[in-house]
Amino acid sequence: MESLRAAFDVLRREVGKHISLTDTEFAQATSFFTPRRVKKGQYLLQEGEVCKFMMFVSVGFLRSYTVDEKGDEHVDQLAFEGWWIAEPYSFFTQNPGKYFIDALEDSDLLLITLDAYETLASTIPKFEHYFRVLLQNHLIATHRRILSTISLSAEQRYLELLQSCPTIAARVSLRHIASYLGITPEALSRIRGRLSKKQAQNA
Amino acid sequence: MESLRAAFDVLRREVGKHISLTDTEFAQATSFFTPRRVKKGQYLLQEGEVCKFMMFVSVGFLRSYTVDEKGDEHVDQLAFEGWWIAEPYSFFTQNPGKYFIDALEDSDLLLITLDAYETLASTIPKFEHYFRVLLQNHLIATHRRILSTISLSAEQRYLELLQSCPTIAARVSLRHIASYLGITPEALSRIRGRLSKKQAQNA
DNA sequence: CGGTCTCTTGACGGAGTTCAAAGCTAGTGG
DNA sequence: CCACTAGCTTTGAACTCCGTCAAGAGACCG
Repeated sequence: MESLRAAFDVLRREVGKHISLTDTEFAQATSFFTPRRVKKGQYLLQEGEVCKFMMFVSVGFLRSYTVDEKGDEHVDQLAFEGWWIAEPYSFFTQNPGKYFIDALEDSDLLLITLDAYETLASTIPKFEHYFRVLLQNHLIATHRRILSTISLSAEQRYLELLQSCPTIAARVSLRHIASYLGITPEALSRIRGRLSKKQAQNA
Repeated sequence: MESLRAAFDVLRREVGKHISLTDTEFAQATSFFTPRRVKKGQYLLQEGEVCKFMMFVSVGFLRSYTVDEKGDEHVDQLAFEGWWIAEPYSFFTQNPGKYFIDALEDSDLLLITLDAYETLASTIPKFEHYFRVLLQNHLIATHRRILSTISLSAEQRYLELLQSCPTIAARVSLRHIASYLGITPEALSRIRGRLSKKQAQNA
């Protein structure tokens, strides 16, 4: 299956941005991961389950979200090709959480369990370093997002999101983007309307 | 100076919650930290500077925040006794950032530079583990906060904050709490008014 | 004591929500 | 390949919560 090899190529390119690995080291590392191909709409995690895997996205993209009493969804993360996703609380503590994770497109993933993650980190010190850098970068990103949500208007947050991740507008449905921003689909639709009117004026 | 010894005692108690250290190991670790006593209102970091230290709070508490074009402050973190604080982006990359950090009470701190942090982690593997757990827990907390800001009303967020950190109401001024929640002081004042009216009804 | 900072309270305006209806798109089965 | 349905997006109108501006009261510090 050549897609399997391709999935690991994406991982190697991504990891290679932070550490340089020999072929042997990388081959050794691959044994810690389980490839998985999922269809659009398929769940990787549901409410009440333990998040067994940290997931690397090679193709497609995933989302993590919660559902409140009213049945409304709230998107916590979106993960595209080359990104990692998991529910941090449940994964690191191995306690059941209240998040869902599902695929918004057909996706190819590489899964690693907490045990494998810990073992990989202690077996290949370069991976220990890579994982810490990953955590640090993730932390930086979440702080940026917090600042954005407490200090900007919905329109400003939307523009900032487009700037930091331009592919989002093309690939993610309006209602999921709205949910990620913490507003209703109606509100985002109106914001888009205003923005395209403004652009028309400037042209 | 017995306060210095006391500052390290707080650190040891805190670190001891996650890893167990011998006296020798802890003594070795202390050499990586610089104690610092600051007065209320004093800055530890200002806009445009590099965040040179990750800071452990032994006494008092600190806040990190940004100031926007209108001059409004936006509180990113509050750190009480036993907590760590830094500006993640600037500290980990050693690039200048746009955050401020200052003391909201007279405080005793233990500072560690990025170099010392890396060296300590590689010298005493237990600290490498401790720091990763610290990052993981911080990540869990920031995700909880993101979910809270995108899915709850200001009143619900305030109640959740009080529950997760009861000391906050007694020690932090209303306007700083409001800023942390992403609302105006006026709005929080009204929320408090409504809540105490509700409580009076229930009594 | 004054002056500054904080908190409260009021009136008004605006951004976003809620509810509802209609058009559009995409996936499904005949 | 078309028809149908279900979900997505847009638009409108009324409402709500919070922001803004302003004024006044209480607390703290020099």
